[in-house]
Amino acid sequence: MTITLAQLRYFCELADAGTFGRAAARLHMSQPPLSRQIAALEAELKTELCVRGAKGIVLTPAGVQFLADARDVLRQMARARRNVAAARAGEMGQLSIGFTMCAAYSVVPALMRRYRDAFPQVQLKVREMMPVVLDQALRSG
Amino acid sequence: MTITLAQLRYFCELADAGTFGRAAARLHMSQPPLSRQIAALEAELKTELCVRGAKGIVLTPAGVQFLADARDVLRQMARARRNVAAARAGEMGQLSIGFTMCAAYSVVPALMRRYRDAFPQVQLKVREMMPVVLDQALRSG
DNA sequence: GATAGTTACGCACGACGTAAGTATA
DNA sequence: TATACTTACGTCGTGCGTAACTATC
Repeated sequence: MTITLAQLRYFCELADAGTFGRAAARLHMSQPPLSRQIAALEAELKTELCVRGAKGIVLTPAGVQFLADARDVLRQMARARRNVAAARAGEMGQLSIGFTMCAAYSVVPALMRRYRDAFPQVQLKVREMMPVVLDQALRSG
Repeated sequence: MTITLAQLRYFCELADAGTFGRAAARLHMSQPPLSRQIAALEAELKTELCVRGAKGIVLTPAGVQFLADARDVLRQMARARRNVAAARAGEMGQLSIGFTMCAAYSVVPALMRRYRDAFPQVQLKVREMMPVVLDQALRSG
């Protein structure tokens, strides 16, 4: 009914390996499930992706096209995971914030409370400065 | 254990809807499975993607980042499906091929056989021509 | 007859829905 | 107390593996 990321991985591995048997071995599974998943993928796409022969498989033009796209999807997925890991790292550690007197009693406390609620791992360092000094401090970290 | 495309769809819909209840309704499912799948996604990423409150959810920075990436993945997946449909269309219909005498008995028959084996839906039209005429015929279709 | 792929069958994990529980404004 | 989300539990679908079958060189 719907394509899965596993099916994309299976297809890419199959294209690399050249035969169902080798691909299944690389994927640490047996041939029958792999065969079924590729068949399901082709059924979902209503398109043959490879031609089965006695000496292995050959990709159809549609298969070649889909191989490139499937790799893109998997690459993008990997990128998403890396980005999340990076974002998680960014939410930890120390966040230094400077502000000026005119904002001290109006917006700062509310912002701090909301931020601490959302990201308790972050250590907030808050300091009041003169505008010119603040600008310089921000540039230097 | 592994992220699924369904989880990406769920998360995108949740970010759009703002609450689990509305997102579940849009996805034609009940809240509990949606809640579990989002929890599973966060567990897999080892990162909180949104903060649950009494009035709905708010994305964390990591959640905002992942939302953009998840949408990219789903877009790329849709593109892959369209490309396959286009490739399938390209494999049907008629393929006209011209060739010159010197190739007639060597490579052409083998190529034809292999092509017909792979793509039986394509109707092959093969014709022998003089080089100059062939060039002109190719340009005109 | 050996190699490659598919179909048959049984099991187990995972997803969903209903119902009950928990928390916050 | 009302709204929003989570946990509990039972059912059903789907994926996997082993074994048997089919086809091609």
